[in-house]
Amino acid sequence: MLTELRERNILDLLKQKQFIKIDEIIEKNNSSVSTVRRDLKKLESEGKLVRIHGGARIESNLQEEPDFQVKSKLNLVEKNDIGKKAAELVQEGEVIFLDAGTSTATMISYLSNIKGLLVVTNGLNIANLLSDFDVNTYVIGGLLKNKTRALIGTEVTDRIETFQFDRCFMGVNGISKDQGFTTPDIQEAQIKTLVMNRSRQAYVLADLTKFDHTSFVSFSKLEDATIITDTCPNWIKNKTNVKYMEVNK
Amino acid sequence: MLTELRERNILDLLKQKQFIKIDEIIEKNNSSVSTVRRDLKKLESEGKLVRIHGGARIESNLQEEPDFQVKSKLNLVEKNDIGKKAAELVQEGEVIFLDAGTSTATMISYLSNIKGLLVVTNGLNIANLLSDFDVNTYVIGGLLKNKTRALIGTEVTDRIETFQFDRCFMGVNGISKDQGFTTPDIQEAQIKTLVMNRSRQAYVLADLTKFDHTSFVSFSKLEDATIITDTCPNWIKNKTNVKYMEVNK
DNA sequence: ACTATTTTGAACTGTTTTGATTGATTTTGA
DNA sequence: TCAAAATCAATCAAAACAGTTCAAAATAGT
Repeated sequence: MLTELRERNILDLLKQKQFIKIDEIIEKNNSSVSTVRRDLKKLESEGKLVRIHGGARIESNLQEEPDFQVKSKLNLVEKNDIGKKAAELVQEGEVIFLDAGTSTATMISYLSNIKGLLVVTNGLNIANLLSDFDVNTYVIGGLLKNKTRALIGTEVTDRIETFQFDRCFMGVNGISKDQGFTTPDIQEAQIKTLVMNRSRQAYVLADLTKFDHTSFVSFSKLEDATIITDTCPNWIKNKTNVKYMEVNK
Repeated sequence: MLTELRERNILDLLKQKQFIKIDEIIEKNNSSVSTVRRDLKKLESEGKLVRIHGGARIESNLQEEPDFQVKSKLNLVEKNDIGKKAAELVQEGEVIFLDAGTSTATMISYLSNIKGLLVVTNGLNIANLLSDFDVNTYVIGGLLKNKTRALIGTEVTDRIETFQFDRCFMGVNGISKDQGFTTPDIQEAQIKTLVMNRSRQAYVLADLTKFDHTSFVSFSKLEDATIITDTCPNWIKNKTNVKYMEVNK
């Protein structure tokens, strides 16, 4: 087999797996141990990976600057039980919507091995992260709102009308008894409402700080989505018509 | 068998496979090793492929595409005379298109104080940078191509059909006498062509390394765009029907 | 039909790549 | 802590591959 093809295979495996064993490479490339070692040595000298006893791992991204994307990547993708729980609800072959924002970003690292998944989003940060994790992504086009990196406008809403989602996952700024789910921006609220109407199942991701708090615009009633949270206050639990999932830490 | 037919076969195989072994070519063309080697040598000298031990590889190795974040904000926005020159062409109130890619990114920092400007793009990295510099941005929605962070697909092309741009600025991988402007990806090439057809003025940003070099797909003739470059080779200058702007360093 | 030119394939030689073997080093588990 | 197991680095001969040369074959021109 060609040297460069082998190297490419190794790097491909690493992208998916982060760690890789010699035996796996041998099997994938049908080459001998010696050859694999040579390949790894070469790739290491090129800085493409780091050799460890028994295999290799990806070169940890040290060159990342604290700019928008990188910062978000580090913070957003960190282990998060709410995101994990939410991602576990997603089935193979589904079409789901991920809301622009930071909450839904915590799901992304858990989505990368779901087969046939298509994620639709209007968030530029979300789209970038999905791309980092090699998830099939459809970005809804529109005007870019600079503060939140969300795409908005009539093109976005028109386009959403043509979709039907299996599930949608929403961020939220406030959850209150009176106003339901609330968010600061009118246009983004409209989009959230629209998406929820066009989804079989709607979920709202929220940590404790969001409860008993009202933001500016209401986008949905409490009954219309399942709340996924770490610590659910009692007044929610007592409402029989509100669905919730509590992640045990 | 005819020489040109053999070369055609080799390039066809490469289109599908990215890598190719000598033996495969021998079988496909029923020619001897010597002939295959000669063919490969010729094709390599024409920049159509890269010879590697045991076979060949397509010239534009996308897989080497540095991990996207590596070419981070700092690199993209760095002072660049080509980008500055290009940005100076843009007038207030215009609607322009910026191609996905790194070349056009060098314009962005110079665009932020142009009043009433709307920038349309299908590149996620471009969109993020525009947002960083508070430029009004419209993102064309579509499927996200993970390698280049470009949005592609029929939704993109359909949407572009509804636009009319004052100017468009394109990146390029190769500029050659025969093939004109070329790029590695078919779908992105289609988008480039389409955008150029819908623009009053089209510009191609290119540094010296792009000249006398052919990538995979041709997206435009040399006459249909103004080349903005730092050092323009003589064969371009001598062609009376090709427009160019040379940035004096 | 004859010659000049180009193209082709085979033979040969030098180079690179490969996989097995060896002994050293590290990891593992009791 | 120690010994067995696994992994590693180094070496080397065999195999695969590349470059060169040259004569035969195909092609083009007169």
